[in-house]
Amino acid sequence: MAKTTRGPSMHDVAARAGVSHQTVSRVLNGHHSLRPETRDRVLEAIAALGYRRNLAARALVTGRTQTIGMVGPDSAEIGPLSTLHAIEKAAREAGLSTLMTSAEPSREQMVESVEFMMGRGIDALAVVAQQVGITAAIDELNLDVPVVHLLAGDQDVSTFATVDQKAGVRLAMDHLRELGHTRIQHISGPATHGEARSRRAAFENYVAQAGLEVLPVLDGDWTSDSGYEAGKLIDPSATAIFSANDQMAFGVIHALSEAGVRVPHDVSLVGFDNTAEARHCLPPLTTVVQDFGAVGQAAVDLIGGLLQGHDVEPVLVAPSLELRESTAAPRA
Amino acid sequence: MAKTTRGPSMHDVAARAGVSHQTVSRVLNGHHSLRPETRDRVLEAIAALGYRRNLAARALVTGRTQTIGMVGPDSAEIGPLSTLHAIEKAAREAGLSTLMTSAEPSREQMVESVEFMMGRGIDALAVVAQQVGITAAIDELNLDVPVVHLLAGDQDVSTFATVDQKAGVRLAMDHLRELGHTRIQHISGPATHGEARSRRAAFENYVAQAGLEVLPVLDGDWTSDSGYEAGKLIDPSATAIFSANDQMAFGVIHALSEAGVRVPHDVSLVGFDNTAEARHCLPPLTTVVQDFGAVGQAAVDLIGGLLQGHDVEPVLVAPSLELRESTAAPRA
DNA sequence: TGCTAGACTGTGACCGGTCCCAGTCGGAAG
DNA sequence: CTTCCGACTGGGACCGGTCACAGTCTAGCA
Repeated sequence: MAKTTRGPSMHDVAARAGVSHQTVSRVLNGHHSLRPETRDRVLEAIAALGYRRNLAARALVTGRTQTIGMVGPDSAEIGPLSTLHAIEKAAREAGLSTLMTSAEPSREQMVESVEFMMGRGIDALAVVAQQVGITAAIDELNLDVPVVHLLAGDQDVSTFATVDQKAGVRLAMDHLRELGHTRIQHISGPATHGEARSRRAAFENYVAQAGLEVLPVLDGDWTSDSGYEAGKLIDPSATAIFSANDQMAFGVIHALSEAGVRVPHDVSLVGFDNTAEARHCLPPLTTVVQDFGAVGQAAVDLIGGLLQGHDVEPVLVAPSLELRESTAAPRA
Repeated sequence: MAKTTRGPSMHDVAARAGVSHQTVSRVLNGHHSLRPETRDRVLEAIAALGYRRNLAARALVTGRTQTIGMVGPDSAEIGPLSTLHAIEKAAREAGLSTLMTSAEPSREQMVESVEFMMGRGIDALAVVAQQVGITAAIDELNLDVPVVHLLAGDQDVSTFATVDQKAGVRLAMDHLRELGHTRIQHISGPATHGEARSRRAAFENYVAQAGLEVLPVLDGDWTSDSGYEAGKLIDPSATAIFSANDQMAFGVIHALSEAGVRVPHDVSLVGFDNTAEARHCLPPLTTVVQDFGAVGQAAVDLIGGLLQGHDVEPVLVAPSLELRESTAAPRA
């Protein structure tokens, strides 16, 4: 195989435009003191030669790689993945690239991923982790780059961008209550996940404040399998179920259907996430929508601010509710 | 904000170990002519100083970035995403990092993504695209790095790693035929997708060779919405449906259920992909399983071979069939 | 006219590695 | 005893940018 062919360098461009390499650099970096004619000549030379700035050289001298690192989960969950996508897109629009690593949600794996990226050189870090404690573990590393947390449930960390979980729960519960439900059961995500804890806490608060009936919370782990199991344990007196995510809601429907319980005729069901399938399960699922694109964009904005040394405010993105056919007024 | 603190350099290590920077480099690169004692002294110095090799400097002189670029789709489809994950994982284990970009499945966006990554410097490119024509478009760019295609339907390209679509279709069809079905209808993915075309072609071949009844193919676009629409058009004489993916199968179930048609009592249904939900839709879906992890690993292996200048063979990963409850013998 | 600020451009050091070349040293071969 | 070779090590150029600094030239002002 041929040796890597090196493209033209700044010197080549400079030679063709009849200027010094430094002037080329100035054109590239948008320096103001440049005769338009000179700039044009340089630009013409760049175009003619197909010149592309060598980022390794740039990184070597500036100490910045124009790259933001991302750690995401190993799984194919819709929320984290959409968020990673959104970050990537927003970053690229800002001229930054993204180095992605996925990691099992263990402290060790996460830290290893981060170390790997620090070794490659990144200017900032975006952590897309739902596990409680991950944020703390990463803060302990005392990285010398800005860190932004996404989807973090424990929002005591300084810098994060995430969907407002409390507001999402309120949307779902307001909807059920307006329909007339007072006996609402919650199926929670794993207690190890910050989001699951947030939703559960918000649910319990809501129930207490609204004076609703208190029914035991069923523990799930996000998977439809666990939803299926939880579905078998639904309290017969419950008239509505609020599942902490859509996947589990699917499992619940499966279990209920096997037990001859009809949704929404016998019991109403609300999910969380608005996955692609939510629209076509039976019945189509009413669910809370999270705008992951906005979260990703917010994260990149935060990073941009931090890189310029500004103080930044955490961002909470507002959720919305998608009404479908899995909710109705209670039968009684 | 503090200036980026530069870590220790090779010179610092060399000074501490009482050798030259060149010797340090040799230790790092595993040169053989080194006194063990010298090596140990250097390693000790590296550990003591927490030295990490600067990859920008390395890239500058070698012209290699130790990074492989990936273009993936903009959407959250399970197949491509799992594949990207798998590549990332395999790459990291091989000491490479991955630069990910997502792109709308248009020629322009894809090319733009690739250009972006070439500008950042990548040693190889993995294309996770399903669109027909993308491979050609990228080949036309005449990149001077090795390119591997994944999930590409048009397998006339030289280097690819993908699941054997034909074998997957055969698994599904053999299963249906063994149950006794002869009137099988296919719901295809979009004709713009290579995989959809492969599956459809394999289906039609199978029908012809096995002498099965020929029923019109219904056109879908991967979404459960389109499956829902197709579900309304199912031929009443069909006893089984082979959907080109799971999402569409969900839509089909939705439509059939509205029409009072029961799966599998009245009609059998097979999907493709084994999404997380397939296990818990009603009824749980029999579907073809693709091992995306294997595909990703194979891609990295291919890239490794290409980078060393070897000739490599394309890889076809064998699929399997997950039997669930959506298939049964025809009623008649 | 002389002086100066500001616009514009060039020169050379430097970032931190790798590569090429050359050097030292001990033991084996002639 | 010389010669040669291989093991081991060091010196310096170089990759392609950015930075600090210094120059040239023009216009404005006293």
